[in-house]
Order: sequence, then structure tokens, then C-alpha cells
Amino acid sequence: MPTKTFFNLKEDKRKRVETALIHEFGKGSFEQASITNIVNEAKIPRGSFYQYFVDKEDAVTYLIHKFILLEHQKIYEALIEKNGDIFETALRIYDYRTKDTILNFDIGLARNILEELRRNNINIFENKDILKKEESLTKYINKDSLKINSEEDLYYFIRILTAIVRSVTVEVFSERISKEEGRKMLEKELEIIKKGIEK
Amino acid sequence: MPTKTFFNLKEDKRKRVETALIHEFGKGSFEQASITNIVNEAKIPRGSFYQYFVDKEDAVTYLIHKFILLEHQKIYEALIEKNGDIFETALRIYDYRTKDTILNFDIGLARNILEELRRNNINIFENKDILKKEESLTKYINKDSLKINSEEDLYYFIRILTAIVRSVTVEVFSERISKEEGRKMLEKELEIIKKGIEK
DNA sequence: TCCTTTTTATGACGCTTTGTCATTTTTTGT
DNA sequence: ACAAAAAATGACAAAGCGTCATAAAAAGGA
Repeated sequence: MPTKTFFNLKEDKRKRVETALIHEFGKGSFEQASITNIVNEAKIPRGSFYQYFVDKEDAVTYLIHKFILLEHQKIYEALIEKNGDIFETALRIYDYRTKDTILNFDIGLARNILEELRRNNINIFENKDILKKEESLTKYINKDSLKINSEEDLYYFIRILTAIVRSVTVEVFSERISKEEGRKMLEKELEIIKKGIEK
Repeated sequence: MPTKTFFNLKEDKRKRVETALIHEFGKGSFEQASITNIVNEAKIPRGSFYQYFVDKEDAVTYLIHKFILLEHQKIYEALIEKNGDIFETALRIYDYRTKDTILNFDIGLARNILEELRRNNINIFENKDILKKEESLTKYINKDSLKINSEEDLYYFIRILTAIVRSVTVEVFSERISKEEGRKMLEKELEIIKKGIEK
């Protein structure tokens, strides 16, 4: 996490740094991001960057945490809107992720963050590191039409869903498939999960 | 792909380079891998590395291709052994991936490669870039007990399976869960896919 | 066998990037 | 107004990547 100094910064400067971070980390992979570019864009001296963040990793972590909190809020809203229907919610999340801009984030950054989350198998539904315990979203899921007998079953089910939505989203981001194709694929995949594959 | 020079190398030297690649790329992420370390371990001058590979990316690609070909062979064997039962095959692949050594590869390298494959959404079942067209494994799958009406259905089904097996494997590699826990989770998840989640 | 041509080997070097640190400047508190 | 704490600054060391001019070795031909 960034230092106290960073959070004490005047609005204007902090925004400049944040914007530069979003631009640079959204361009390529995190490893490719250059601190030189960041300090140039934000118009701060190199030393200041290291006054605000321990290192590059620290700056990335800051963005990821922000992203997770915003996503969490978005999922909550979708669940409420869809009356707890988890399949509808999954599609809703897909739709909003594949919009041109996600919340305050650039789409390129969103792509990188989702990859990073996937790489570290971070589940947005209940992330112990970032979200408070009582903030789990599972309680808003309508379980009436689901074959679920325990908390454990629900857990595995969400794991599967998360993996699938992410997978398609990242494919769309990498431009291997279009937004529309991705949605159709997701619908198909959700259908399989619903009905089961076994005769 | 590596240069002709690399493949013309004498057995001994080529092996030394390969081993060094496997060690270094198995340690951290690909970006973190250091060519300096590689040439030191392989006891070749720095310039030679660039005589064999265009750049770092090129060396990685070489390893990934080798890995995919070996994995492909392994999946084929598993499918034959399990008489085309795709669920049993999935578990078999999980088991062999979570062994201490995977084929000739270090487990650390396998972890990185699987992540890289996932990042690029490369499906080992039918990879157009590396495998020949007729080498698709789907024809060995026993479809009798599956609710599958078209090639398309099968495609989506395999996407889901691939995603899930990878996901668990990577979690085991990152030591968040044990081999045994991972296997139980995979079994549970496969069960959900089989039966479906909808009441 | 000797000479020419092609292939391979070699490591110093240029360039870029990261993170550090000693010093200066600004802010805060009394 | 002064001292102490906090923040800003940029030069610099260290490390890494890929290049390139040159040397060595191997292959081919007469």
C-alpha cells in the first residue's frame, strides 16, 4: 500500500499521479510499465514516486485494490437488480466489463487487472485480503432454483462461474473474439452449467 | 523459434542451454527471468544466447511449444486409458500435473507455462498454432454419455473443463491449497458440471 | 594441403530502467 | 521566529537487454 505521504498529497497532484498510473499500467503488462513514463506524465521527480510507493508492485497493488472495491460494488448492484439470479448477474457483469470504459478505469487497465486477478486466483465475490468479512456477496444470491445443499456447494459453484466469466472477458479484451461473440459463448457455457452435461 | 544454429549445436551444449532455460524460467515469472543468469549457468558467452534466440521471448516460446507437444501426448494417452471418459481424463491430467516433476520439466516452469497458456487462452486440446489440424483430441472423447448435439456444444464443454482444471492446478502450484485439497475441489466442480446446478 | 567462404563464438559497449540516498525545501507546531 | 518533522529532488549506482565489430572454427574447393 502507498505511504501516508501519498494520501496526504493535495488533490491535484494525487490525481495527476493516479492518472499517470492508469495510463501506464493500462498500456502493456505490469512488468512493461515504466516508472520513468509515470513520473514524466505526472510531472513529479523520480524520487517522489518512491516517496509515495515502495516500488512498482506497490503502485499496482493500489490500483488493483481500488478496482476490486469498485467491482464488488458493481456486482452487488447487479445482484440486487436481478433479484439474486446469479446467471443473469454473470451476464450483467460481462456486459459492463466489456463496455468501453469500466468505472474510472481505462479498458486496457481493466484487462491487465483481470489477468492479474486470474493469475492469482483472486475471487471478487469474497476476497479476504481486501474486503471485510461481512461484505461477502453470496448472501444476496437466490438459492431457491439452485441444487445447492451447503455453503461448500455454493462456493464451488461460484468458483466455476467466476472462472468462466473471466475467461471470456479476457478473450474479448485480447481481441481474439468480439464483444458479441463473447456474449454468445458465455450464454452457451452458462447453459451447460445450468443443465449439466451428463445424459 | 530458435535459430538453425541452436539446433545444430552439439548435444552437450544444447542440453546445457535448455537446462539453464528451464531453471531460470521456472524460478519466477518470465519477465523476471534474467539472461545473465541463463548464460552463466549454461557457461556460454552472452553473445551466443543471441545467436541462438532472437530474444528472451523467443526462448520462452521454444519451451512453451515443447511443453504443449508433451502435454498433448499425455492427454492423448490419458483419453485412451480412460476409454474416452473426459471426466476421468480431467482428473488424470490434474494428477500428473501436480506430480513433483512433469515430464522433463521442473514444476516451477510448468506453473509458469500454465499461467502463460491461460493468459493467452491457449487450449491444449486443439491448438492451431502448434499442433497439426488432424491432431485434435476431441475425436477420442466418448460422447455417448454426454448431452452434446453438435461440435459446437463439445467445444464449449471443453472450454469449461480446461478452465477448471487449469484453475485448480495453478492454485496448487501457488501453494494456496494442497494437492489433496485441489483434487477434492476438482472432483466437486466436475460433479457440478455433470449434474448441472439448476433444480 | 592450402586458401577461401561460411558459420559460429565472444565479450565490451551503448542504452535503458530501477531503486537509493544525501541534500534541500516546505510545512507544522510551539 | 525557530526547531523539528515531513516532503521533494535529481544525481547516481547497479543491473539488465540486445548490438556489433572482431576473432575463431568449420566447411568446401582446387
